[in-house]
Amino acid sequence: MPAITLPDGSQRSFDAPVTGAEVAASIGPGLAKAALAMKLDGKIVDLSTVIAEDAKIIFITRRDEDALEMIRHDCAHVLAEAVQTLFPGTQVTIGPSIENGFYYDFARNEPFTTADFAAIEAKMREIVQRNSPFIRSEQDRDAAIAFFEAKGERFKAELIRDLPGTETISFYSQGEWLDLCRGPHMRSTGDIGGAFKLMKVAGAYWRGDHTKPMLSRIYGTAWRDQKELDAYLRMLEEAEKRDHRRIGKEMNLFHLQEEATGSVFWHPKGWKIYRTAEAYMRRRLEATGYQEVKTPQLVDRALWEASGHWEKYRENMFQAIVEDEDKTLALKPMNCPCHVLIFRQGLRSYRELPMRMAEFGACHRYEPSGALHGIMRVRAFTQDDAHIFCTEDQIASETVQFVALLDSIYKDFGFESFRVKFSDRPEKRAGSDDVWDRAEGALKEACAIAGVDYELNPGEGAFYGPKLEFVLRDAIGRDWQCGTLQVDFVLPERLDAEYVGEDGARHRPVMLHRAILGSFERFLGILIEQYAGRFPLWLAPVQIVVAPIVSDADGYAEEVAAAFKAAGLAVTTDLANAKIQAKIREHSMQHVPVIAVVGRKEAEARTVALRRLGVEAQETLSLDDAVALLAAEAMPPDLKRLRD
RNA sequence: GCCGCUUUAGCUCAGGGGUAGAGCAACCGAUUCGUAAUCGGUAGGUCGUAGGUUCAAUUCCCACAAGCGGCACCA
Repeated sequence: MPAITLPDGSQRSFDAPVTGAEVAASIGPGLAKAALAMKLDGKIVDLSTVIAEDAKIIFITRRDEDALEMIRHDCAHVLAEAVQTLFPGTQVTIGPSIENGFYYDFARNEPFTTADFAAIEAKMREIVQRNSPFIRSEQDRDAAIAFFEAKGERFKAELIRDLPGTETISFYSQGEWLDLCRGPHMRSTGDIGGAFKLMKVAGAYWRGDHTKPMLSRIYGTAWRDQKELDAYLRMLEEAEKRDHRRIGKEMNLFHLQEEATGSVFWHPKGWKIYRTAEAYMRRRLEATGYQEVKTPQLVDRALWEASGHWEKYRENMFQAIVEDEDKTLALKPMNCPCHVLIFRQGLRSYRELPMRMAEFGACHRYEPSGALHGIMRVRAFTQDDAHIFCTEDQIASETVQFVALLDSIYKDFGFESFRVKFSDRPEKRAGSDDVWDRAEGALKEACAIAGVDYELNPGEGAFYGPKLEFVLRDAIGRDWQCGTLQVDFVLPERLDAEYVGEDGARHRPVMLHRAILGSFERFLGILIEQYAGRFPLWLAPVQIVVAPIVSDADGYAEEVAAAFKAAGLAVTTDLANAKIQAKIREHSMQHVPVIAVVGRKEAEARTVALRRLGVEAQETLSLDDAVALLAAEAMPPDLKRLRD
């Protein structure tokens, strides 16, 4: 006889097994109406689930966050029914809820287009209106397979065939329509409400496998009410305005063009930001005991063969053939083998370890055309790369130091938080299991010491070793790996790096591959989006515009600009024959952090009126004070710390 | 690479089988003005590239390229 404990601690006993719906009804009609599903001992289940034993339950209503996932999953089912009703012959596959919405993958010769959305969405609303209860049923495995095969649903049949034998095969129906589904679902299609919208179509491989057929995927978004949906759509619009490709064009930072697909043409202002970031990184690395090097772009394939890259990544490498020479050179896709070559010059001593070798290394990779994305994913990029040659014992302390450096640098660039993923051994890999055990163990231990919380990313390590990935998110909600730390026992072996130990014998060093920004291109892309183009003063490509109100003040404006320039500030003048309002608007839209306005009064008094981006209030200072103030403010964060 | 969509002036976009249009920007002129658009004028395009259909293609068809959205990939 089940005794049911509610969230407030109260208990209710029943003489016989009851459904969640019955429990809710026994508590009150309000709850009976509001409850969509329940958490039974922590697991979300249908309200129709029969409770036979003592349990803790929490009812889920529209107000709960958990309701979102159910609304989205239910929406996917409704989408599938709508599509099969409107487009007979379309096969269903899978349709999960995802962040912000849901999708459903369909198999159909003719892929869907957004032109189909109006009809599909209308049909979906009809199904929601119909308010059909979701009814769960279970079936015998073979019967289920036969059922779907008879309907011509070969993808569903395949899914069932691949389910573990122990798994119950459950179905959910809504009206006449039925789908294989683990559940749970809400009570009926009406519980979905109206706050959903179809968003986009896309191709997607069956089971995420590029050797399998391409399905037609429809994405939708769904929320608890119209207000949430509207807020989400507004957020997407705002995100679009921050897109680095758009801001890059608006602020004239860079461009991309067909003649050099996947390579960035940096314009003066974009390059200024790049150089500021690079100079900052160089100071941080030098202060942390790194030595900077520079290695060749073109390297003989023999080196890539020795390192193992030729075998695994040849199709992704740009090759340079010179007619007169019987040699194949490749543009380096990474810097590590070259760094090993520097390490191998001369006999190394254990006293030199850890050796931290840094390079702003320009690399080229022939990325698949579909992977290119603005300046975030390109074919030519520069890594803030470094390799730390160390002993196995030093992995932990080097990792701890690295994480501290990365954390400090991300904060200086305005990123307060980031995600860390731990990627362990992939299926295709070099090195023995024993070596992998040690490498993964050392990295895990280092994370524990450094206090790094990570999520496990199984099987996603590099072929030569496990890695930590430091992930930042762009304006559109896409995650990008920026920083990385990879433990490598393999490459030193392959390229025969060694040092003389305390014992006088030769030993293999361990290599830690590490980057903080990852690639400058990607990082600057994310930085543009992070600030929506409104860079802090130290990073802004144009820090100050001096704008005279009348042409009588032009001479003084030039003088003011010269004074700022002498203090190392990036300043321009705007002597255009335009009203001050127009100048303010123009430079505000260009996200210039400070506009120094000078009119007759200022010229007379030798002052400037400073107007900060987006702030109407102005402060009038003497020219000398203004220069001192802004010069101090524009100091990069690391130098500021040194000064203070 | 795969599926779909897109490509027209520097930018944002409209148009459409009879060789193109707007706004902003640019240039010229007037205006000298106190904190997010002063007014007027001028100029600007092989309609992504290459084929095909047609009396005629920027428009229709095919191929390719690049971009966009996903998927796959990401040393």
